[in-house]
Amino acid sequence: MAKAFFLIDCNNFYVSCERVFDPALEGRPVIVMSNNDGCVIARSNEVKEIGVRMGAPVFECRGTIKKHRISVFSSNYTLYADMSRRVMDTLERFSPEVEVYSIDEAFLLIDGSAYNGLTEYGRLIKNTVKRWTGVPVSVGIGSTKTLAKAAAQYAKKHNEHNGVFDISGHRQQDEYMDEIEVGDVWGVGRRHAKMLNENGISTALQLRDAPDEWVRKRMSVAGLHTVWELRGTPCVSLEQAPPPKKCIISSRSFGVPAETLADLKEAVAVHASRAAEKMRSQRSIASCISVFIKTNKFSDDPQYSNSATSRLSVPSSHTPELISHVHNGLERIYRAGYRYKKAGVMLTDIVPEGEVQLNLLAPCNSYNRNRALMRAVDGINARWGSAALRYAAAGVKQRWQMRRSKLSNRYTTQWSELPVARASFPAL
DNA sequence: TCTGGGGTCCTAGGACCC
DNA sequence: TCTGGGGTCCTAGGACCC
Repeated sequence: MAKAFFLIDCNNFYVSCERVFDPALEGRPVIVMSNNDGCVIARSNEVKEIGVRMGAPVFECRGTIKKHRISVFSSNYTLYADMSRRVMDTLERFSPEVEVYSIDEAFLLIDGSAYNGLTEYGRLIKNTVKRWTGVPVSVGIGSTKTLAKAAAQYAKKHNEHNGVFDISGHRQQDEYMDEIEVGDVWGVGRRHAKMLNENGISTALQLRDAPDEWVRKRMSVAGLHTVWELRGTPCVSLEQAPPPKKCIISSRSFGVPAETLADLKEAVAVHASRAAEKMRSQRSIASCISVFIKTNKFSDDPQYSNSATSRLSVPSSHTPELISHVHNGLERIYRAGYRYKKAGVMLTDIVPEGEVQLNLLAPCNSYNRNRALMRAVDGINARWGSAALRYAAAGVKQRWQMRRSKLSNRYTTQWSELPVARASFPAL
């Protein structure tokens, strides 16, 4: 056997992170909410069994939460990001070829001939991650990424495999694939699943055997690649270094609706500085920046949403400059009398820092000074926390801040919030 | 009262040019 | 009554992912 793809998928990742630092949550129903405590975005197995939907609005689940005494947490991304890093660091030990696919998933490419049994190796990975980080994972193994994903999916649903499953290593591969719903296949979303079902294709096996022409017509080339991958022909390769982002967005819903221009100006200044910071961290600059505002589409209030785009004469990643652009844009689109729910900033036309076309008329030393300033700000914030140095335009009170009423501690990244170990020793 | 945030790619259709 | 053909580029919208 040549190379095999492993998909390592953290089980109910955010819930598992909370459980690591509060073991009393083990075996109990737990939910983690989205930003602003709005939706359910992570559920323990117990909660899945109760039937709480992924993405369900939390206020609709109040009854169920109370009835089943479900523990509820606000998203603690500082904690999850750090736990993710620990998991990924652990995985690096098992293969030189690792792709961090998302905060809770990674693909590994493993040389099959080097190991006795791939499934054995998968178990070793699973056990090590659990022991070193406390996070439980599932491992799917297959000859393509899509098959590895399907295998992990299968492992999660069928306990007898103990969370590790090699789908390509089985002679009865067809039978397994016939048990996987087509909507659970990586690359098949809700719309396509519905369309496929209406055309008599309901399992991964049936999709694999569908005619190329038909798939191409109904699901475009992306769908065709999925089908080929199901047949064992790799179309999606491992990407070890993520390509730089082509577009960077920062946006948030408000904890309470914002109505004044002053409040919105604060919010978009925060977004501009967050987006610019992300962009500088990948050493890029943008020549286009947009700002958008919108009202709450779920409410009966009058609706309004709009955006304004500014094209920069010279690409930039200088926060004060970007803030002034979004403030200009905001003033153009702001209408009084609406209750705004969300605002954000989007950077596009992003190019690597080194490829700037300097404007002949712009003084070069101001460019260098600006860069040095931003580097200093980023350095301080990296060291002392993102709130250490802020822009006055971002305001101080920030009345529109998001709700996070059930936040756990930043156990691993903040000295004052470290977990406390208690032990009692017998008297000597 | 309360409904997340951040990305990518593909395609169709319009604008524009010769 | 008659209204080319072909190419490129851009954008909006739709689909997908986590």
